[in-house]
Amino acid sequence: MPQLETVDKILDAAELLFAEKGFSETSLRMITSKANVNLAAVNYHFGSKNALIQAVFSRFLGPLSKIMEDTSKEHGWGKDNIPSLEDILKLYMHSLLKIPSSHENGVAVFMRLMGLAYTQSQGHLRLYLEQEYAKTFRLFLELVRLSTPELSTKERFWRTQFTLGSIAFTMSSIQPLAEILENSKDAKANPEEIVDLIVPYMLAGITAPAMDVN
Amino acid sequence: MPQLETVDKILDAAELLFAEKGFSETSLRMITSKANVNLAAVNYHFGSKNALIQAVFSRFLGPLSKIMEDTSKEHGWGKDNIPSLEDILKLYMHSLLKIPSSHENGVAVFMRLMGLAYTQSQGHLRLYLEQEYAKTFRLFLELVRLSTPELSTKERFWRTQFTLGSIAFTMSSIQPLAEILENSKDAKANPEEIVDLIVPYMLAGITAPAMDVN
DNA sequence: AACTGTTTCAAACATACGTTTGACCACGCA
DNA sequence: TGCGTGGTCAAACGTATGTTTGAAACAGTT
Repeated sequence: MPQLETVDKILDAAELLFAEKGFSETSLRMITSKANVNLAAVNYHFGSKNALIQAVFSRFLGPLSKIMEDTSKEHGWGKDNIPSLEDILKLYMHSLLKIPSSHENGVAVFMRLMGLAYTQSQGHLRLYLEQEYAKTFRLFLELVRLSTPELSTKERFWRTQFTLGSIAFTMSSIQPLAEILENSKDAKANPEEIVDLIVPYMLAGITAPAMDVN
Repeated sequence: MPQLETVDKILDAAELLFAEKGFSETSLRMITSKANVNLAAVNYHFGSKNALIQAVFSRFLGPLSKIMEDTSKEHGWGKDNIPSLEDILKLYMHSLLKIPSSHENGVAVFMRLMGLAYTQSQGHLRLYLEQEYAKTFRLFLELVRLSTPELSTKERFWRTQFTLGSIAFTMSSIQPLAEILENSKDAKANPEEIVDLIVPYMLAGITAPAMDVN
Protein backbone atom coordinates (compact mmCIF):
# COMPACT_ATOMS: atom_id res chain seq x y z
CA MET A 1 0.00 0.00 0.00
CA PRO A 2 1.60 3.22 -1.12
CA GLN A 3 2.25 5.75 1.61
CA LEU A 4 0.01 8.73 1.00
CA GLU A 5 1.47 12.15 1.36
CA THR A 6 0.32 14.18 4.31
CA VAL A 7 -1.54 16.62 2.09
CA ASP A 8 -3.59 13.88 0.49
CA LYS A 9 -4.28 12.15 3.77
CA ILE A 10 -5.64 15.41 5.14
CA LEU A 11 -7.77 16.05 2.08
CA ASP A 12 -9.21 12.54 2.16
CA ALA A 13 -10.14 12.75 5.82
CA ALA A 14 -11.45 16.29 5.57
CA GLU A 15 -13.63 15.56 2.59
CA LEU A 16 -15.37 12.69 4.34
CA LEU A 17 -15.82 14.49 7.64
CA PHE A 18 -17.07 17.68 6.01
CA ALA A 19 -19.58 15.69 4.00
CA GLU A 20 -20.76 13.86 7.08
CA LYS A 21 -20.90 16.68 9.61
CA GLY A 22 -20.63 20.00 7.84
CA PHE A 23 -17.81 22.51 7.93
CA SER A 24 -18.30 24.25 11.24
CA GLU A 25 -19.10 21.00 12.96
CA THR A 26 -15.85 19.40 11.87
CA SER A 27 -12.79 20.43 13.85
CA LEU A 28 -9.21 20.29 12.68
CA ARG A 29 -8.53 17.83 15.47
CA MET A 30 -11.10 15.42 14.09
CA ILE A 31 -9.54 15.71 10.67
CA THR A 32 -5.93 15.31 11.71
CA SER A 33 -6.61 12.40 14.02
CA LYS A 34 -8.61 10.60 11.32
CA ALA A 35 -5.81 11.29 8.87
CA ASN A 36 -3.13 10.23 11.37
CA VAL A 37 -1.18 13.43 10.98
CA ASN A 38 -0.18 16.14 13.39
CA LEU A 39 -2.64 18.90 14.17
CA ALA A 40 -0.30 21.61 12.96
CA ALA A 41 -0.01 19.95 9.55
CA VAL A 42 -3.20 21.58 8.32
CA ASN A 43 -2.01 25.08 8.99
CA TYR A 44 1.43 24.26 7.70
CA HIS A 45 0.27 22.85 4.37
CA PHE A 46 -2.92 24.79 3.76
CA GLY A 47 -2.58 27.91 5.87
CA SER A 48 -5.98 27.85 7.53
CA LYS A 49 -9.11 25.81 7.91
CA ASN A 50 -10.93 27.92 5.33
CA ALA A 51 -8.14 27.31 2.85
CA LEU A 52 -8.46 23.58 3.51
CA ILE A 53 -12.16 23.72 2.77
CA GLN A 54 -11.43 25.43 -0.53
CA ALA A 55 -8.73 22.88 -1.34
CA VAL A 56 -11.21 20.06 -0.81
CA PHE A 57 -13.50 21.67 -3.38
CA SER A 58 -10.67 22.36 -5.80
CA ARG A 59 -9.72 18.71 -5.93
CA PHE A 60 -13.25 17.89 -7.10
CA LEU A 61 -14.10 20.92 -9.15
CA GLY A 62 -10.90 21.22 -11.11
CA PRO A 63 -11.39 17.95 -12.99
CA LEU A 64 -15.17 18.36 -13.17
CA SER A 65 -14.85 21.79 -14.68
CA LYS A 66 -12.50 20.43 -17.32
CA ILE A 67 -14.71 17.46 -18.11
CA MET A 68 -17.72 19.69 -18.59
CA GLU A 69 -15.97 22.19 -20.80
CA ASP A 70 -14.36 19.45 -22.87
CA THR A 71 -17.74 17.84 -23.35
CA SER A 72 -19.20 21.03 -24.73
CA LYS A 73 -16.25 21.51 -27.04
CA GLU A 74 -16.27 17.94 -28.31
CA HIS A 75 -19.86 18.33 -29.42
CA GLY A 76 -19.19 21.77 -30.80
CA TRP A 77 -22.06 23.16 -28.79
CA GLY A 78 -22.77 26.85 -29.11
CA LYS A 79 -24.92 29.44 -30.84
CA ASP A 80 -24.57 27.70 -34.18
CA ASN A 81 -25.04 24.19 -32.87
CA ILE A 82 -27.73 24.24 -30.25
CA PRO A 83 -28.12 20.97 -28.38
CA SER A 84 -31.40 19.66 -27.05
CA LEU A 85 -32.09 20.24 -23.38
CA GLU A 86 -32.15 16.50 -22.87
CA ASP A 87 -28.65 16.15 -24.27
CA ILE A 88 -27.38 18.96 -22.09
CA LEU A 89 -28.82 17.50 -18.92
CA LYS A 90 -27.71 13.98 -19.75
CA LEU A 91 -24.17 14.94 -20.55
CA TYR A 92 -23.70 17.32 -17.67
CA MET A 93 -25.19 14.93 -15.17
CA HIS A 94 -23.11 12.08 -16.47
CA SER A 95 -19.94 14.08 -16.20
CA LEU A 96 -20.61 14.11 -12.47
CA LEU A 97 -20.05 10.37 -12.53
CA LYS A 98 -16.66 10.79 -14.13
CA ILE A 99 -15.11 12.75 -11.31
CA PRO A 100 -12.06 10.87 -10.09
CA SER A 101 -12.08 10.04 -6.41
CA SER A 102 -9.88 8.13 -4.03
CA HIS A 103 -12.78 6.10 -2.67
CA GLU A 104 -16.14 4.78 -3.72
CA ASN A 105 -19.11 7.06 -3.08
CA GLY A 106 -16.96 9.85 -4.37
CA VAL A 107 -19.86 11.30 -6.32
CA ALA A 108 -22.22 11.22 -3.38
CA VAL A 109 -19.63 12.87 -1.17
CA PHE A 110 -18.98 15.52 -3.75
CA MET A 111 -22.65 16.31 -4.26
CA ARG A 112 -23.24 16.48 -0.56
CA LEU A 113 -20.38 18.94 -0.27
CA MET A 114 -21.83 21.07 -3.04
CA GLY A 115 -25.16 21.09 -1.27
CA LEU A 116 -23.50 22.15 1.94
CA ALA A 117 -21.57 24.84 0.12
CA TYR A 118 -24.78 26.54 -0.87
CA THR A 119 -26.78 25.90 2.23
CA GLN A 120 -24.23 26.70 4.87
CA SER A 121 -23.45 30.30 4.29
CA GLN A 122 -19.69 30.10 4.37
CA GLY A 123 -18.98 33.48 2.86
CA HIS A 124 -15.42 32.70 1.89
CA LEU A 125 -16.47 29.49 0.14
CA ARG A 126 -19.18 31.12 -1.89
CA LEU A 127 -16.80 33.82 -3.00
CA TYR A 128 -14.17 31.28 -3.92
CA LEU A 129 -16.57 29.10 -5.91
CA GLU A 130 -17.93 32.08 -7.78
CA GLN A 131 -14.53 33.35 -8.78
CA GLU A 132 -13.12 29.99 -9.79
CA TYR A 133 -15.99 28.23 -11.45
CA ALA A 134 -18.39 30.89 -12.64
CA LYS A 135 -17.18 30.33 -16.18
CA THR A 136 -18.25 26.68 -16.28
CA PHE A 137 -21.55 27.46 -14.66
CA ARG A 138 -22.32 30.28 -17.07
CA LEU A 139 -21.64 28.00 -20.02
CA PHE A 140 -24.24 25.57 -18.71
CA LEU A 141 -26.77 28.34 -18.19
CA GLU A 142 -26.15 29.70 -21.68
CA LEU A 143 -26.73 26.30 -23.23
CA VAL A 144 -29.95 25.92 -21.28
CA ARG A 145 -31.02 29.33 -22.51
CA LEU A 146 -30.35 28.50 -26.11
CA SER A 147 -32.18 25.21 -25.91
CA THR A 148 -35.33 26.61 -24.29
CA PRO A 149 -36.32 29.63 -26.39
CA GLU A 150 -39.98 29.09 -25.56
CA LEU A 151 -39.52 29.99 -21.88
CA SER A 152 -39.74 33.48 -20.52
CA THR A 153 -36.61 34.70 -18.80
CA LYS A 154 -38.30 34.53 -15.46
CA GLU A 155 -39.61 31.03 -15.93
CA ARG A 156 -36.24 29.82 -17.14
CA PHE A 157 -34.47 31.46 -14.25
CA TRP A 158 -36.64 29.91 -11.60
CA ARG A 159 -36.89 26.51 -13.20
CA THR A 160 -33.12 26.41 -13.35
CA GLN A 161 -33.13 27.23 -9.66
CA PHE A 162 -35.54 24.40 -8.94
CA THR A 163 -33.38 22.05 -10.96
CA LEU A 164 -30.21 22.96 -9.15
CA GLY A 165 -32.13 22.52 -5.93
CA SER A 166 -33.21 19.04 -6.85
CA ILE A 167 -29.67 18.00 -7.55
CA ALA A 168 -27.97 19.63 -4.61
CA PHE A 169 -30.57 18.69 -2.05
CA THR A 170 -31.13 15.15 -3.20
CA MET A 171 -27.52 14.23 -3.27
CA SER A 172 -26.81 16.10 -0.08
CA SER A 173 -29.44 14.34 1.97
CA ILE A 174 -29.53 10.80 0.74
CA GLN A 175 -28.87 9.17 4.08
CA PRO A 176 -30.98 11.35 6.37
CA LEU A 177 -34.11 11.30 4.25
CA ALA A 178 -33.78 7.60 3.70
CA GLU A 179 -33.95 7.18 7.45
CA ILE A 180 -37.03 9.33 7.79
CA LEU A 181 -38.97 7.41 5.21
CA GLU A 182 -37.87 4.06 6.60
CA ASN A 183 -37.98 2.95 3.03
CA SER A 184 -34.55 1.54 2.71
CA LYS A 185 -35.47 -0.85 -0.06
CA ASP A 186 -36.45 1.84 -2.53
CA ALA A 187 -34.11 4.45 -1.18
CA LYS A 188 -31.02 2.45 -1.97
CA ALA A 189 -29.69 3.61 -5.28
CA ASN A 190 -26.24 4.29 -6.58
CA PRO A 191 -25.26 7.56 -8.24
CA GLU A 192 -25.71 6.12 -11.72
CA GLU A 193 -29.30 5.19 -10.97
CA ILE A 194 -30.06 8.53 -9.38
CA VAL A 195 -28.72 10.36 -12.40
CA ASP A 196 -30.87 8.25 -14.70
CA LEU A 197 -33.87 8.98 -12.49
CA ILE A 198 -33.33 12.69 -12.15
CA VAL A 199 -32.75 13.59 -15.79
CA PRO A 200 -36.34 12.95 -16.95
CA TYR A 201 -37.62 14.72 -13.85
CA MET A 202 -35.61 17.83 -14.59
CA LEU A 203 -36.35 17.68 -18.30
CA ALA A 204 -40.07 17.54 -17.73
CA GLY A 205 -39.94 20.22 -15.05
CA ILE A 206 -38.01 22.73 -17.10
CA THR A 207 -40.16 22.25 -20.18
CA ALA A 208 -43.46 22.11 -18.34
CA PRO A 209 -46.34 24.29 -19.56
CA ALA A 210 -46.99 27.32 -17.40
CA MET A 211 -49.71 26.93 -14.82
CA ASP A 212 -53.21 28.14 -15.51
CA VAL A 213 -53.73 30.85 -12.94
CA ASN A 214 -56.27 29.54 -10.48
CA MET B 1 -45.49 49.77 20.36
CA PRO B 2 -46.23 46.83 22.57
CA GLN B 3 -43.31 45.56 24.62
CA LEU B 4 -42.50 42.06 23.48
CA GLU B 5 -41.84 39.43 26.05
CA THR B 6 -38.30 38.19 26.37
CA VAL B 7 -39.20 34.79 24.99
CA ASP B 8 -40.61 36.25 21.81
CA LYS B 9 -37.77 38.68 21.37
CA ILE B 10 -35.33 35.79 21.57
CA LEU B 11 -37.32 33.69 19.11
CA ASP B 12 -37.57 36.56 16.64
CA ALA B 13 -33.86 37.29 16.74
CA ALA B 14 -32.85 33.63 16.68
CA GLU B 15 -35.04 32.80 13.74
CA LEU B 16 -33.53 35.53 11.59
CA LEU B 17 -29.95 34.82 12.59
CA PHE B 18 -30.30 31.08 12.15
CA ALA B 19 -31.77 31.60 8.70
CA GLU B 20 -28.99 33.97 7.76
CA LYS B 21 -25.97 32.17 9.19
CA GLY B 22 -26.90 28.63 10.13
CA PHE B 23 -27.17 27.09 13.57
CA SER B 24 -23.57 26.43 14.50
CA GLU B 25 -22.48 29.75 13.08
CA THR B 26 -24.93 31.68 15.24
CA SER B 27 -23.88 32.14 18.86
CA LEU B 28 -26.15 32.80 21.78
CA ARG B 29 -24.36 36.08 22.25
CA MET B 30 -25.35 37.22 18.76
CA ILE B 31 -28.93 36.27 19.45
CA THR B 32 -29.21 37.90 22.85
CA SER B 33 -27.53 41.09 21.77
CA LYS B 34 -29.77 41.38 18.72
CA ALA B 35 -32.79 40.70 20.92
CA ASN B 36 -31.58 43.13 23.58
CA VAL B 37 -31.84 40.60 26.35
CA ASN B 38 -29.34 39.15 28.75
CA LEU B 39 -27.20 36.23 27.65
CA ALA B 40 -28.48 34.00 30.41
CA ALA B 41 -32.07 34.49 29.31
CA VAL B 42 -31.79 31.80 26.65
CA ASN B 43 -30.76 29.11 29.08
CA TYR B 44 -33.26 30.35 31.62
CA HIS B 45 -36.27 30.29 29.29
CA PHE B 46 -35.36 27.49 26.90
CA GLY B 47 -32.82 25.40 28.78
CA SER B 48 -30.22 25.11 26.05
CA LYS B 49 -29.28 26.29 22.60
CA ASN B 50 -30.57 23.08 21.06
CA ALA B 51 -33.90 23.55 22.78
CA LEU B 52 -34.04 27.08 21.39
CA ILE B 53 -33.49 25.78 17.88
CA GLN B 54 -36.36 23.36 18.34
CA ALA B 55 -38.56 26.11 19.73
CA VAL B 56 -37.92 28.21 16.63
CA PHE B 57 -39.16 25.34 14.49
CA SER B 58 -42.14 24.66 16.71
CA ARG B 59 -43.40 28.18 16.28
CA PHE B 60 -43.51 27.65 12.51
CA LEU B 61 -44.40 24.01 12.28
CA GLY B 62 -47.19 23.90 14.82
CA PRO B 63 -49.50 26.16 12.82
CA LEU B 64 -48.34 24.78 9.46
CA SER B 65 -49.01 21.24 10.54
CA LYS B 66 -52.50 22.20 11.59
CA ILE B 67 -53.22 24.09 8.39
CA MET B 68 -52.12 21.17 6.27
CA GLU B 69 -54.13 18.60 8.17
CA ASP B 70 -57.20 20.81 8.22
CA THR B 71 -56.90 21.28 4.47
CA SER B 72 -56.90 17.55 3.87
CA LYS B 73 -59.86 17.08 6.17
CA GLU B 74 -61.89 19.90 4.64
CA HIS B 75 -61.61 18.28 1.26
CA GLY B 76 -62.26 14.86 2.69
CA TRP B 77 -59.15 13.55 1.02
CA GLY B 78 -58.28 9.90 1.52
CA LYS B 79 -58.52 6.43 0.01
CA ASP B 80 -62.10 7.00 -1.07
CA ASN B 81 -61.61 10.51 -2.35
CA ILE B 82 -58.33 10.68 -4.16
CA PRO B 83 -57.29 14.20 -5.15
CA SER B 84 -55.31 15.01 -8.26
CA LEU B 85 -51.60 15.54 -7.82
CA GLU B 86 -52.05 19.10 -9.01
CA ASP B 87 -54.56 19.80 -6.25
CA ILE B 88 -52.30 18.27 -3.63
CA LEU B 89 -49.30 20.32 -4.68
CA LYS B 90 -51.29 23.51 -5.04
CA LEU B 91 -52.94 23.27 -1.67
CA TYR B 92 -49.88 22.15 0.25
CA MET B 93 -47.71 24.81 -1.32
CA HIS B 94 -50.27 27.47 -0.66
CA SER B 95 -50.55 26.52 2.96
CA LEU B 96 -46.93 27.54 3.25
CA LEU B 97 -48.07 31.06 2.49
CA LYS B 98 -50.51 30.99 5.36
CA ILE B 99 -47.94 30.51 8.09
CA PRO B 100 -48.25 33.38 10.53
CA SER B 101 -45.07 35.32 11.10
CA SER B 102 -44.03 38.40 13.02
CA HIS B 103 -42.32 39.96 10.02
CA GLU B 104 -42.48 39.97 6.27
CA ASN B 105 -40.43 37.33 4.47
CA GLY B 106 -41.66 34.89 7.07
CA VAL B 107 -42.15 32.21 4.45
CA ALA B 108 -38.71 32.65 2.99
CA VAL B 109 -37.16 32.52 6.44
CA PHE B 110 -39.12 29.43 7.31
CA MET B 111 -38.19 27.63 4.11
CA ARG B 112 -34.56 28.51 4.55
CA LEU B 113 -34.69 27.07 8.04
CA MET B 114 -36.24 23.87 6.76
CA GLY B 115 -33.51 23.60 4.16
CA LEU B 116 -30.89 24.07 6.84
CA ALA B 117 -32.56 21.52 9.05
CA TYR B 118 -32.01 18.83 6.47
CA THR B 119 -28.65 19.93 5.20
CA GLN B 120 -26.87 20.69 8.43
CA SER B 121 -26.73 17.42 10.21
CA GLN B 122 -28.03 18.57 13.55
CA GLY B 123 -28.87 15.18 14.95
CA HIS B 124 -31.11 16.49 17.70
CA LEU B 125 -33.12 18.57 15.25
CA ARG B 126 -33.70 15.75 12.85
CA LEU B 127 -34.88 13.54 15.66
CA TYR B 128 -37.18 16.22 16.96
CA LEU B 129 -38.72 16.97 13.56
CA GLU B 130 -39.30 13.30 12.88
CA GLN B 131 -41.04 12.71 16.17
CA GLU B 132 -43.20 15.79 16.04
CA TYR B 133 -44.15 16.14 12.42
CA ALA B 134 -43.80 12.71 10.85
CA LYS B 135 -47.57 12.38 10.89
CA THR B 136 -48.16 15.41 8.68
CA PHE B 137 -45.39 14.43 6.32
CA ARG B 138 -46.65 10.88 5.95
CA LEU B 139 -50.11 12.13 5.10
CA PHE B 140 -48.64 14.15 2.25
CA LEU B 141 -46.66 11.18 0.99
CA GLU B 142 -49.71 8.93 1.16
CA LEU B 143 -51.76 11.37 -0.88
CA VAL B 144 -49.00 11.58 -3.47
CA ARG B 145 -48.92 7.80 -3.59
CA LEU B 146 -52.65 7.52 -4.14
CA SER B 147 -52.65 10.14 -6.86
CA THR B 148 -49.77 8.65 -8.86
CA PRO B 149 -50.60 4.95 -9.26
CA GLU B 150 -48.76 4.82 -12.57
CA LEU B 151 -45.36 5.35 -10.96
CA SER B 152 -43.17 2.58 -9.65
CA THR B 153 -42.36 2.81 -5.97
CA LYS B 154 -38.78 3.67 -6.73
CA GLU B 155 -39.65 6.37 -9.23
CA ARG B 156 -42.18 7.89 -6.86
CA PHE B 157 -39.73 7.82 -3.98
CA TRP B 158 -36.98 9.59 -5.84
CA ARG B 159 -39.20 12.08 -7.60
CA THR B 160 -40.59 13.03 -4.25
CA GLN B 161 -37.04 13.55 -3.08
CA PHE B 162 -36.29 15.77 -6.04
CA THR B 163 -39.43 17.75 -5.35
CA LEU B 164 -38.58 18.31 -1.71
CA GLY B 165 -35.16 19.38 -2.86
CA SER B 166 -36.55 21.95 -5.23
CA ILE B 167 -38.58 23.51 -2.49
CA ALA B 168 -36.08 23.44 0.31
CA PHE B 169 -33.10 24.47 -1.74
CA THR B 170 -34.79 27.16 -3.78
CA MET B 171 -36.26 28.92 -0.83
CA SER B 172 -33.15 28.46 1.21
CA SER B 173 -30.78 30.02 -1.27
CA ILE B 174 -32.65 32.81 -2.91
CA GLN B 175 -30.13 35.52 -2.10
CA PRO B 176 -26.87 33.70 -2.77
CA LEU B 177 -27.83 32.27 -6.13
CA ALA B 178 -29.37 35.51 -7.21
CA GLU B 179 -26.00 37.12 -6.64
CA ILE B 180 -24.20 34.51 -8.68
CA LEU B 181 -26.47 34.94 -11.62
CA GLU B 182 -26.36 38.71 -11.43
CA ASN B 183 -29.85 38.53 -12.72
CA SER B 184 -31.57 40.53 -10.06
CA LYS B 185 -34.38 41.64 -12.32
CA ASP B 186 -35.72 38.17 -12.90
CA ALA B 187 -34.61 36.80 -9.58
CA LYS B 188 -36.82 39.14 -7.65
CA ALA B 189 -39.99 37.31 -6.82
CA ASN B 190 -42.14 37.10 -3.75
CA PRO B 191 -43.17 33.81 -2.18
CA GLU B 192 -46.55 33.85 -3.90
CA GLU B 193 -44.94 34.08 -7.30
CA ILE B 194 -42.41 31.38 -6.52
CA VAL B 195 -45.15 29.03 -5.40
CA ASP B 196 -47.05 29.65 -8.62
CA LEU B 197 -43.89 29.00 -10.58
CA ILE B 198 -42.84 25.87 -8.75
CA VAL B 199 -46.13 23.97 -8.81
CA PRO B 200 -46.13 23.28 -12.57
CA TYR B 201 -42.46 22.40 -12.39
CA MET B 202 -43.04 19.82 -9.69
CA LEU B 203 -46.18 18.52 -11.32
CA ALA B 204 -44.46 17.93 -14.63
CA GLY B 205 -41.42 16.42 -12.96
CA ILE B 206 -43.30 13.92 -10.85
CA THR B 207 -45.51 12.79 -13.70
CA ALA B 208 -42.77 12.73 -16.31
CA PRO B 209 -42.37 9.64 -18.49
CA ALA B 210 -39.44 7.46 -17.55
CA MET B 211 -36.29 8.01 -19.54
CA ASP B 212 -35.45 5.81 -22.47
CA VAL B 213 -32.23 4.16 -21.42
CA ASN B 214 -29.51 5.53 -23.60
C1' DA C 1 30.26 14.35 7.92
C1' DA C 2 28.43 18.76 7.87
C1' DC C 3 25.10 21.83 6.10
C1' DT C 4 20.42 23.32 4.35
C1' DG C 5 15.76 23.48 3.53
C1' DT C 6 11.51 21.04 4.46
C1' DT C 7 8.39 18.60 7.27
C1' DT C 8 6.73 16.81 11.73
C1' DC C 9 5.67 17.13 16.49
C1' DA C 10 4.15 18.28 21.37
C1' DA C 11 2.98 22.08 23.65
C1' DA C 12 1.13 26.33 24.36
C1' DC C 13 -1.73 30.47 23.09
C1' DA C 14 -5.61 33.36 22.67
C1' DT C 15 -10.25 33.41 21.89
C1' DA C 16 -15.06 32.14 21.57
C1' DC C 17 -18.40 29.25 22.97
C1' DG C 18 -22.56 27.23 25.92
C1' DT C 19 -23.69 27.06 30.46
C1' DT C 20 -23.94 28.11 35.49
C1' DT C 21 -23.90 30.95 39.45
C1' DG C 22 -25.44 34.07 42.94
C1' DA C 23 -26.72 38.61 43.70
C1' DC C 24 -30.27 41.77 42.52
C1' DC C 25 -34.75 43.62 41.04
C1' DA C 26 -39.84 43.98 40.52
C1' DC C 27 -44.13 42.90 41.49
C1' DG C 28 -48.29 40.67 43.85
C1' DC C 29 -50.21 39.17 48.01
C1' DA C 30 -50.65 38.81 52.90
C1' DT D 1 -44.55 46.75 55.32
C1' DG D 2 -42.62 42.36 54.71
C1' DC D 3 -42.03 38.35 52.07
C1' DG D 4 -41.70 35.22 48.25
C1' DT D 5 -41.49 34.18 43.55
C1' DG D 6 -40.19 34.72 38.74
C1' DG D 7 -37.23 37.26 36.00
C1' DT D 8 -32.90 39.80 35.00
C1' DC D 9 -28.12 40.73 35.19
C1' DA D 10 -22.84 40.80 35.29
C1' DA D 11 -19.55 37.74 36.03
C1' DA D 12 -17.35 33.60 35.97
C1' DC D 13 -16.61 28.58 34.64
C1' DG D 14 -14.98 24.86 31.92
C1' DT D 15 -14.18 23.42 27.49
C1' DA D 16 -13.22 23.32 22.57
C1' DT D 17 -11.63 25.71 18.86
C1' DG D 18 -8.09 27.63 15.15
C1' DT D 19 -3.59 29.05 15.17
C1' DT D 20 1.34 29.71 16.46
C1' DT D 21 5.72 28.39 18.32
C1' DG D 22 10.23 26.41 18.62
C1' DA D 23 12.52 22.36 18.85
C1' DA D 24 13.26 17.89 16.73
C1' DA D 25 13.49 14.74 12.74
C1' DC D 26 14.21 14.05 8.07
C1' DA D 27 16.06 14.17 3.24
C1' DG D 28 19.09 15.62 -0.13
C1' DT D 29 23.62 17.88 -1.45
C1' DT D 30 28.18 18.96 -1.22
